[in-house]
Amino acid sequence: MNKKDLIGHLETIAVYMEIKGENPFKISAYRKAAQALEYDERSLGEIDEAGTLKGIGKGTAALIKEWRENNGETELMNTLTEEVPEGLIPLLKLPGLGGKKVSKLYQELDITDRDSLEQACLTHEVQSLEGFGAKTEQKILEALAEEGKRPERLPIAYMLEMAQKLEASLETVRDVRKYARAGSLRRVEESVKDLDYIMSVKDAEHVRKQLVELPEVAKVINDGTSKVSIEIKGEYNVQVDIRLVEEEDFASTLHHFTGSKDHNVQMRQLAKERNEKLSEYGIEDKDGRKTTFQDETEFYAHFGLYFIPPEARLGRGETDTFQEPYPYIEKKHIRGDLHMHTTWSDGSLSIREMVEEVKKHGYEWLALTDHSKYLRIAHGLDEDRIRRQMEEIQNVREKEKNIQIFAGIEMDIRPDGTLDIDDDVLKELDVVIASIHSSFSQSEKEIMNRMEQALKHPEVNVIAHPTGRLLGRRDGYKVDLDRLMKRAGETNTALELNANPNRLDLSADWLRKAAEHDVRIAINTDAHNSGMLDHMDVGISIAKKALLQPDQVINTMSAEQLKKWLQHKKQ
DNA sequence: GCCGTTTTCGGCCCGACTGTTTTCAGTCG
Repeated sequence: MNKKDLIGHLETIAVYMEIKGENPFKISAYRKAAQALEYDERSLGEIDEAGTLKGIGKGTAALIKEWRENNGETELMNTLTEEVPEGLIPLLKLPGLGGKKVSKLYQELDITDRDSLEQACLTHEVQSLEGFGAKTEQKILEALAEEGKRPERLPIAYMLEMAQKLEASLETVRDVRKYARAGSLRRVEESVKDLDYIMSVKDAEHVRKQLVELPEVAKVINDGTSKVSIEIKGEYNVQVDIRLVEEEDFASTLHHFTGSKDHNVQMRQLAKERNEKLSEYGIEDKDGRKTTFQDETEFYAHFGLYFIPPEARLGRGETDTFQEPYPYIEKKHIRGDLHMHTTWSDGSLSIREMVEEVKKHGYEWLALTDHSKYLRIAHGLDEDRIRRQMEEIQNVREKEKNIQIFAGIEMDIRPDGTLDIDDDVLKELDVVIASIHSSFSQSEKEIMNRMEQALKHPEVNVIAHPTGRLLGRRDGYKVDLDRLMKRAGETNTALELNANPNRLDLSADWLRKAAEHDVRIAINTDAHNSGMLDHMDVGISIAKKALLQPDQVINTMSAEQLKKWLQHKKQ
């Protein structure tokens, strides 16, 4: 019985109520209550009175009390499940079907699940219903056939790749003034449903024609005057929504379609308080006079706010935070990259080549951190090869006066909790990153024992990819992150934000917590080739989402400061 | 169902698109 179960309970109530045709505001009240619980950092045990949370009133507070006392059951939910067949719930996910339509299908045609829906479509009973038609029926059949073929949302790593490919094509479209990413891609969410773009055009008609004829288009979904939706080909096909706007509306539209939805709701409330109406086209005062903006900075300034980075537009209080200038971390603060691999283990560039690539990023320093010997598959380094690598690093150092090179290792924490490299060698290295690459299925106790051995070791500076997750593929090992953060704070060990978009480990939510524990964060690309060094941008985005400040991130230190910090634990 | 320094009642974000209609409801983001 945890908070997640309760949140699920409230959300399920909302879903059932949609089919029952309840007042939409009542339905959204249950969703808001679920959200209030989700955004509260405390566990359920720590929340005494749920009714004190904004968005939870008397009614829901009583329901939560009942839920707690009744082992996760409530009278309301029991009634709802009696009244609404369970098989209707998944039908809400089919595109084009909402509560009203599903309810009608149930009441008029006795449809209770996907099979009876399919039957009714095949016998054309559906198209005879009021408000339905032949097209609706056909679309339902198509949706049923497509169902389950692709996950609803895809991992950001996949979507970034799709976006980059598409953008190469968008560059060739004529009569476009400029375009920008919007939506969850621009907010750099961990998973993304579809790709959104805002495009300022000289000739909308001409641009539309070119867009629907791009070579990667699999299907045109809709083709309106201000919005073109296409599906592009890939391992999974992806929907792309492109809004075509006039130059003067670009900033407002970009803001609107960057979202998040919750952020927009908060912004519209601010507008309303000022007797203005906010929409994608900008701001209208009560006399219908429209204000437009050069850019989003101007847009926010209109509301007395400082620019809120897209990643942090979550509807979680940022419209309060940014009433004052907030010193969030940015690319310009980053002075080095602390985690990368060369041909000495499983990287694809030599030391010299890697250093050349890193220099292109304008950093002051870098750390080379190949794998250690336990990771045989990656040709990890033993003590002897570490010493030889240090010699080569020294040779490169002597020729490289413009960038400081730290010698490091990404050392395995073995399954029994012992560390993979002898202490006397660790002492000679500048940077030691410790990480888990094996026995992922161990119990939390065993995993935490391994973490503990690394944390308390005086030579270990950073714990890499603390949860071991791979987005969309693997959950990671059972780590008690609260405990890990507490101990990282006590031992002055940094935790990694692995910037690889397949990992994003730690997540933004845990980074916020780490900051509360006063834990230092290392934004690491874990680069195995030159292109992966660019993942620093993704890492910075996640750090922005967590509203990390420069002094919480060790990449912002100068080489001298970092040297000092690396020594600090040993004293 | 929630909320309130104009309010304890009457609002609750806003607009586009589709498919159904023949002026609009439902869905979606």
